[in-house]
Amino acid sequence: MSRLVVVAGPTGTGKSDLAVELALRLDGEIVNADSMQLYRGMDIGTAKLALEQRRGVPHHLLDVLDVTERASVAAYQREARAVIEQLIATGRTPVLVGGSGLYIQSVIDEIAFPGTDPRLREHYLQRLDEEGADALHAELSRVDPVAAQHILSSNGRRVVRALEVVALTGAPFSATMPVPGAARYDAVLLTLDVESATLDERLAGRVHRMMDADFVGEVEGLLAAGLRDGVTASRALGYAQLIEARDGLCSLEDAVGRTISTTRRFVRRQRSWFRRDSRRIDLDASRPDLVEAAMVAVSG
RNA sequence: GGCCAGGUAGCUCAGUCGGUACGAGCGUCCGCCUGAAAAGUGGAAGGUCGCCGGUUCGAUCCCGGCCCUGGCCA
Repeated sequence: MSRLVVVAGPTGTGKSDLAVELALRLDGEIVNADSMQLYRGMDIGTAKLALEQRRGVPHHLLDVLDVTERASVAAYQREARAVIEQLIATGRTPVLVGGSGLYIQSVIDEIAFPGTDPRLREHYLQRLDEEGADALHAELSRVDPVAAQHILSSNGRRVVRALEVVALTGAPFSATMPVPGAARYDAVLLTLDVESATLDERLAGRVHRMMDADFVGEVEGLLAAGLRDGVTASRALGYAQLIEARDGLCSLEDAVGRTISTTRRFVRRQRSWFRRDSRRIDLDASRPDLVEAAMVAVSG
């Protein structure tokens, strides 16, 4: 019976390469857990592995969305679990790899996402715009005091979702994440990381290399394909900044600089997300025997 | 060499009509996170206010000198 192998950690630590290597050794296949690599055409900016780098290992949930489509954890959870269960059923080892913490958690933990209703959502989003987050939060306090207590009044997005869920289901919204318990699929959670200063430096270099690889051209092409209408995709790191530069809101140089600093910020957030998960097995990505260490952890 | 502007938090800059710096943005650090999660959000730490001396009960703010930076003139 094969178990799920998860390769997580901040961006730029070499998760994708390690995952391919593990898949080769474990007779496995890759399941993407990166919210932005879901998008077709977002290759350079998301540092997606090129075909030859995948070394013949099948990759699932990669290039499955159009940039105009909206990504969602709930849909991801459904699809990822379906693929994983299918792989396990056929005796293959699923290797879940990516830096989107919530996506990974949605797969290995018991999180049930209540439904959504576009019209309700639109209604509250509009009110958020007109009345402000505080007003909506006050309303949430009346309908669901517990949720209101957990959600800060300044966090408009979460207030809107809570109100949507309450209106839709008539039940209170759980405003806290479930505590990680036993992982589904007997998952092993490997968390890669690299010493901060080194990773920061490496990421800056990576952004410059993306520019050399015609990242601007990629964005141009995606804009023609409707990137601007993509609520999720247009907010991706690097893409958002290059769009601003293109719109003349800042210089290209400025956009690159801000992409680098925002990426750094993102890495910090990723760390704080994975840090609290006590099931994780930390691996220093710079150790020479990384693959062997990972294999030991997986079979342990 | 002369004139002008400026030297305040790691960075860019506010501010104090002399009374223990209301500082801000960015950065840093630590958190939160249930259908946009590469998104969204909260908090904390950080300053001998260029240096030396003077005036004053008291100076980052006034006076003198010096150093540094930028600009203009020669």
